[in-house]
Amino acid sequence: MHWADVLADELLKENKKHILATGITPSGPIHIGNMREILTTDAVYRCLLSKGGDAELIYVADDFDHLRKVYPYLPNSYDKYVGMPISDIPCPCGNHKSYADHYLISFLNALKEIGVKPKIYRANEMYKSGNYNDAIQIALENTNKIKEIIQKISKRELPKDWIPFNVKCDKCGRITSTKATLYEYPFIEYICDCGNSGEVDIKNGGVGKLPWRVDWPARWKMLNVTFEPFGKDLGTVGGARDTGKEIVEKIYDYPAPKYAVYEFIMLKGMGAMHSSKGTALSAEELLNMTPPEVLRFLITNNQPDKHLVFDSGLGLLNLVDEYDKLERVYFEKEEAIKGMKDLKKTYELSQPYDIPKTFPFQLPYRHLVTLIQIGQEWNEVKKILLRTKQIPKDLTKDEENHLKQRTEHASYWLDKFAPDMVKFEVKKKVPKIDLTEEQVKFLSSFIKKLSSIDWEAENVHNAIYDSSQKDNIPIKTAFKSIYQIILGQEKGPRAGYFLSNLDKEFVIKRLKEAIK
RNA sequence: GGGCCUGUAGCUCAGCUAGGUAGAGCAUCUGGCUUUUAACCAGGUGGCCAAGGGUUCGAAUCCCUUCAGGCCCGCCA
Repeated sequence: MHWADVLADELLKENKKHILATGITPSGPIHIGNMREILTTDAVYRCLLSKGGDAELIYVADDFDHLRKVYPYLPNSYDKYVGMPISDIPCPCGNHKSYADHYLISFLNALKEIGVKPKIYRANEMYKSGNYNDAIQIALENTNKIKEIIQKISKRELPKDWIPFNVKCDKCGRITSTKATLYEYPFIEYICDCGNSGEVDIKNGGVGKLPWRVDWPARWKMLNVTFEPFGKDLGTVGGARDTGKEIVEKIYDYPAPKYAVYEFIMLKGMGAMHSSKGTALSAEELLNMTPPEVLRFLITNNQPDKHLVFDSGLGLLNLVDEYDKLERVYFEKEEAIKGMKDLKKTYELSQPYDIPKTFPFQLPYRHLVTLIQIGQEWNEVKKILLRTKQIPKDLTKDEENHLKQRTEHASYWLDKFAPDMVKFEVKKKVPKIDLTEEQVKFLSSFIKKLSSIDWEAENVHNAIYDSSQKDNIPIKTAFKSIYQIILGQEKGPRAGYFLSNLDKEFVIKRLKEAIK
């Protein structure tokens, strides 16, 4: 059984409405690992629905969380915002409502592309509108119990005057620098490091925030959460999950949600980029270079507790190939290989939107990577494909959109991540090269040969061999000459296919110019 | 110190949530092909499933122990 079905069955033992939650703090570019959280939850959600369960998928953005420090990608001037809720901080680019929105919006757009449609909650709105008020009051009334729970389970010593609430200073706006001096419902008196002191009324929303270890369980109760996965960093003994379970059950009188712990996604082949420079692969980049169904496949094909290595180099092409193979097996165009597990479910869960009813037209992704370097954009690529009869004339709109989308991903990948060995550029003019006598001889026969053939890959391929043999020129030299003249480099894609994808007249004209 | 994951062919891994003949890709070898962006086609070689014990008619698969590696936690969230 597929892992998502196993989790769904577990939930279905309780016959009630299930709220499946994901929560990510938009304090920086949304990370590749966060993709796993949302796709893991979505997979369970879909399984629940397909089994007839009543379920809702929600996403809580904790945008009331405070800025921890000035991250490397922020200007130094952000120093003054450290400690303030990220929804109160101005947007780094100036085009969004707040710092939080800046990162949140791009993530929400990404969700659309991978076909995840959760109900969105924003913590800052929940606090400000007063949704949290009851939870805050209950927490404050149970300060000692909560303190004991946290100290016992996390083995951490809390300050004597600790209360489960961080007041936001009404002068400097920070929630990290205040200290409560007196609580008498509904008022909290506080002093702040900035020199300010004052009093807040917790019946007014947004005057402060529950600390994380209390905020999380309070949210479970408030939103009736029944399932929420989290990364292995939170799953540790004595961590927020452990204290949260105790707090939600003892203080908020609500059963702790079921969960799954997921492993992190590592990056491969990026060398300096992720470790030394401290720049991680953002969800946005991940999505720009990976077709959405392939990204979903990466997650659904692996158990959550399995650590994944994402290879943004040539490995990405293999991943796409693997997905395409799964698709062929799903539609019975190919035999399944032994050990292919839950292939039907995996394929279905990999679809961002509707599951295709018939086998979608496939074009090898590697070939697309070559074509997009000849055609630059989809319309050009499409012309080539039609001319060379590599796609049928009656391609459906969906199939065309799918191919188009894939060329866009391939294109982004080529720009940002592809190794040089797969890159080339059809030069606008004849590159400056000194051709040997041998090469000129070969090219002359080759041009003649080309003029008389039908412009098809195999014919072109044969023409290369015929011409090189005729004058007894090494085949390596023949290939090299062609690549030099068209691409300005010594190697290139399989020559016959490659040339046949270019315009015949263009090729002949270019070759003639080169030997002039 | 604690937790999670991993250990299967030379390499990367699937198979473990159905206990029932050990699987793929790459590499290698053979044959074919007028070698071209990790070429293609057909076939072959290759494994004491980390080690030891247990459960079972039967274990890569379930349980226990040991060894080895990776990651996370032991600031804050």
